[in-house]
Amino acid sequence: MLEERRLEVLRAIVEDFVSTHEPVGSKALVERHSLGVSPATIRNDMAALEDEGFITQPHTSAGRVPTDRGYRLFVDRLSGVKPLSSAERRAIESFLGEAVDLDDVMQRTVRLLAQATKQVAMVQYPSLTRSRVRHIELVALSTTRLMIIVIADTGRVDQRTVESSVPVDEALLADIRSRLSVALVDKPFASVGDELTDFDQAFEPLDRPLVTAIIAAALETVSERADERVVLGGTSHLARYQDAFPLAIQPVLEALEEQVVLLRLLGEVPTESGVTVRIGAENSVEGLSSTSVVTARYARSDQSMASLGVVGPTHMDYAGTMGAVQAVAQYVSKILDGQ
Amino acid sequence: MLEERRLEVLRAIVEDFVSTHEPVGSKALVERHSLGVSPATIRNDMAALEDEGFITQPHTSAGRVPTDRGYRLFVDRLSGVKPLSSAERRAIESFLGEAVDLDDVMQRTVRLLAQATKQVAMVQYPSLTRSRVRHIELVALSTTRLMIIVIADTGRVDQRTVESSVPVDEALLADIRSRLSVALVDKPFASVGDELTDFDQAFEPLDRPLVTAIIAAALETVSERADERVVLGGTSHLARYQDAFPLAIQPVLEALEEQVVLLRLLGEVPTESGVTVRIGAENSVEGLSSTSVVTARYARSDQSMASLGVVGPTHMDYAGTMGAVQAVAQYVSKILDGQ
DNA sequence: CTTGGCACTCGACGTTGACGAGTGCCAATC
DNA sequence: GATTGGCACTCGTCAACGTCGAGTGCCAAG
Repeated sequence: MLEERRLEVLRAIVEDFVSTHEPVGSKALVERHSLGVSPATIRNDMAALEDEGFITQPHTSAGRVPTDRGYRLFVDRLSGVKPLSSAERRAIESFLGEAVDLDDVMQRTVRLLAQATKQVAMVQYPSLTRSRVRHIELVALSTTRLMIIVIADTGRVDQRTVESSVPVDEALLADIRSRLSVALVDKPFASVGDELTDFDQAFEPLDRPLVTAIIAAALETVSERADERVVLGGTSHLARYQDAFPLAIQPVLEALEEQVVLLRLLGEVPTESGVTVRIGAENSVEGLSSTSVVTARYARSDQSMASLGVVGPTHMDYAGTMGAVQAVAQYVSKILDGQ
Repeated sequence: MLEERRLEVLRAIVEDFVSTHEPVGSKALVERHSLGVSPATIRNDMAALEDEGFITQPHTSAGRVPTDRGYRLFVDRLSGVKPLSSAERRAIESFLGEAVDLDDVMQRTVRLLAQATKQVAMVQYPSLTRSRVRHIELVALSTTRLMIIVIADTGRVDQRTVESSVPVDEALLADIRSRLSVALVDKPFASVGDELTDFDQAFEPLDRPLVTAIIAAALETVSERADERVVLGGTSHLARYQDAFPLAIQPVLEALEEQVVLLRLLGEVPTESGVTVRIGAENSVEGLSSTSVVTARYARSDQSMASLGVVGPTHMDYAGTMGAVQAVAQYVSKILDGQ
């Protein structure tokens, strides 16, 4: 009974604080929730919760505010994941369904996520590590400039330009092209390096510098990890908090401009499935210590591929946000499967 | 003498206000600039400038602040374009020189511009309207999914997936591919539509649905205007102004999230060469009425291609910003030529 | 364990008054 | 006619002050 009501009090505090953004006092609490006890009792519970580090007072004689630890408990034990309404689900599905290519899927996803959560959204490109080479193309842009294009079975296309010091003959190009195709098509990206060892030995010594350059470019395209790209959206939602709380938006915006940081945020997700929440200082990125990050993995079929998520203030609507992130992740997986 | 000194006063006001962000009074003005007259004289000039609408007082008995019109005059007649130092120029050149492909050039440019101006930067992708088809490729991703890839002579690559209702035979694919190549290679993008009229007549009626779908996809890739893509960077610089002036950042961030808006900002640039400045309400975008936009066109060789620029508060360092924008535009042009 | 009462704390808010930066106007001066 | 010093006036900023009220902790009684 004791322990239980205390948790109930914590839940009430978190909920009220999330909706009002103001410290919540004992009296207001009993008025807005039917707790069946008096403010004084609540005060005792609050004192206990404060001792345990779940809530804190901004200053003496103010209401209480949840701490990171408080939110953590709330997320772990008190809050569910609020499923989206079927109307929302339908909207997501149809919006994502209209995407014409991978870039478009990513774009739409990030917009969707930002709009659904009213927060900053980020979406990582799907990983290529398990991709295979579907097609390889070599094109002359001018006599001394080539372009190599690698198409993955996931539909991703990657290109590199190669400069040649001498004019390139079309016959030679055709030769390289066909040999490259034979060597690489249907091979997994990871093995491209091995497949190309000694590749240049088949050519005239005179042509080898060019071949070597092409090989280098090919290796670059396959080793350029696609999943190191992250798209971001909805940053304007940050501005809504400018007058609120210790959240200065400058460092947050700065952090979010760094791809590396975004990758860390998305990468720290444990392999387990479901939605992950990192609260305040739990996410190791400097400048984001007063924000929470909600992420989920999405995948084509069963292979785990990449993550998406949102960044918002620690006092966010966790249930709703988690629901939206989860739903979007599911639909993206579905769309990618379908394509 | 009269008119001349008044302009000098306006210049001084703009310069002081830009550096301090505080209304500037007559006394402070004579102290900080060697104008050779007394504060009282300045006050008379100020009154005149105010009558003409170049400056205004936030409230009685405060200093003066330039109006949009004041900035306009300043930019048109009083401010030069501050060239970058040679160290800066070298830094730009080497940073841009490292770019590996078009996407990379755009990325680097936007970063550079944001960093050099300490403002929000935007860079439009080069226009494709004058591009020609360099190569066209058709690849089977699975038995019922194809991908069509169009490579422009500018180095841009565009792809689309095509679904087929029936399994596609490799021989048919090869046939379509070679006919497409014959029909399109070296043709300008603009004429692709014409070239493909009746293209499907060469095929068996049974195969026509597929061919039609492919044609549609091809048309999409060439008509998807590449220059409708804009990359954005440096948004965190906006936050520096959060405590300053009537510039609420939320609407600005919102406006900048809309590609359409960015395109309008960049598109309104007159065809004349050089740097363009639009001040405050001069740029027709709602939400940006307290910002100025500095843009320049960049081009491969002589053909005018696209624009880049920055968005900042009206009280920005125009000379420096214009210098940076101009320099970056020049170097991007150069890099694109070289590539 | 719960509850009502009570004294206490402390931030929010409005008032007040001193201060000073800045102005406009005017008469005197060059 | 332009410039200048003087002067009264305006008005925002800031600090000090007092009031108000929300909220607390503690305690004794139920």
